[in-house]
Amino acid sequence: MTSSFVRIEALREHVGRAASVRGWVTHLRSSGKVAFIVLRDGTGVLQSVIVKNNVAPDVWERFQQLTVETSIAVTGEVREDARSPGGVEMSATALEIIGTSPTDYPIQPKEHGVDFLLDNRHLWLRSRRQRAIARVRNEIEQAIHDFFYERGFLRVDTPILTAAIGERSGLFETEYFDEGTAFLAQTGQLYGEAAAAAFGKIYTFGPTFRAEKSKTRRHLTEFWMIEPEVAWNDSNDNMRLQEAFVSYLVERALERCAEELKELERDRSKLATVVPPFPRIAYTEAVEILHRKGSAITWGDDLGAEDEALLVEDHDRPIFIYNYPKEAKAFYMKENPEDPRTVLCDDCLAPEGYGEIIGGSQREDDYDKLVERIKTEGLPMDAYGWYLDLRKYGTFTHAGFGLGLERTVAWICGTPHIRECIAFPRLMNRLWP
RNA sequence: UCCCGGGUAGCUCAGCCGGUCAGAGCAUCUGACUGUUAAUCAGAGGGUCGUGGGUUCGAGUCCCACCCCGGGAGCCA
Repeated sequence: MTSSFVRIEALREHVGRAASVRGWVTHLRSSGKVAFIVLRDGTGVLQSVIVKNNVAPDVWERFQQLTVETSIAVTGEVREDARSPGGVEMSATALEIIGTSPTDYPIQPKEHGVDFLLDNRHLWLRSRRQRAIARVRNEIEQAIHDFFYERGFLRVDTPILTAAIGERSGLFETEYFDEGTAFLAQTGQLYGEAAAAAFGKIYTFGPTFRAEKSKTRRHLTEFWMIEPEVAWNDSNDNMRLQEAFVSYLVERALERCAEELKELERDRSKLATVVPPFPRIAYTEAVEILHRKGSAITWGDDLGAEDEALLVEDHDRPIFIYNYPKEAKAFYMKENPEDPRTVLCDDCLAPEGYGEIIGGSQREDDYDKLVERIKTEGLPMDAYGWYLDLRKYGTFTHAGFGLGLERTVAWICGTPHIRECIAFPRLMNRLWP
């Protein structure tokens, strides 16, 4: 390993001089006596040119042996050249083959089926499009940490192995020594609430697991979630934090991932309108709107996917639907004092059909009401002893939310399916690679 | 779990009312080409038509069962 190799992203600094680059061959073109190698190194793409009469015979000989995805090192003079993808080109004088690649490399620069691509996910990641998505995801993750750090939040890492606690839908189980069954966490929220009482403003960021048998473009069995929890925030504060947060992420992507979004052919004008405030529609009002639009929903039903689409279609930015009926929502949400049929919660729905990216609520801080909810939901009271302690020892108004990372990345990137937005997606019927 | 759609070459697909229907493009291989951009041009190889039954003189094609994949519903982020 020497330091004399240059990353493709830094090649512009070497124009007019010789440089060496290592990477993988993505395209080969040859015109008899002039040959082109397009090389990828993860930081960029470089075209290097080999002119038969200008190089030693062994260099030309080695070019003949190249196949797509061969790993190579090339050396030559770096020139600016508008004809080259990336604007910089190399006139190769030396070529070294590091690792050969058989001719059956499965990914081609053409359309492939989803099943095939996912079977080859470990290779699919090498494509330009997947790199662009991965870089947007990376930028959004960084922006998440910056947003909360700038605002004085403490990051708390919550357990992945848990006893039965949390949401209602499918749980993954595993044996846990003599303690019986452990469950993979579906949320860090309850731990986040404990941390909020200790540290004030906190957030968690980690993988969560749902054994839901969902086969849609919006679901993964393993996905990453950001869950802030803020002491003394009420539901309105909560929504203000959400719109500030979502806008921050979108702005950051527009600012720092222009090239990636271009590669993804994302219509950036549809992201530029994502600024606070986001429209807020109370559940009860939403039902009225839906009736006008011809929906058959009755008050008390949870909103279906079609209903959500009808509500989102009139807006150019995410919207909040807030204060749902109690029966449709989780036990920990605070009863609405102005309408006890409902709870103080909100869903944030992304535009363009990307659906729910956030679920949030003010938490029930009344000990007796929380006990009552646990009973009526038929949940095991003993499992919630420590959670009830948070109301027993100095209860406090608090609120938080969970933002699904992959759904957010999918929306910002404009990808048709969430599965492209995580390096190795876990789906109901897919554990490999 | 339910409702749709699909499974034909390595990949993406076409294949009409059952009868030259084993096809195309890409990829691969061979050859040509001194500026290509998913290069182009010429040629070649490549198939148990998801599996198992059935109908028929004859089945990628019609029927039944099963398997697998995709999308959606429900549930959720």
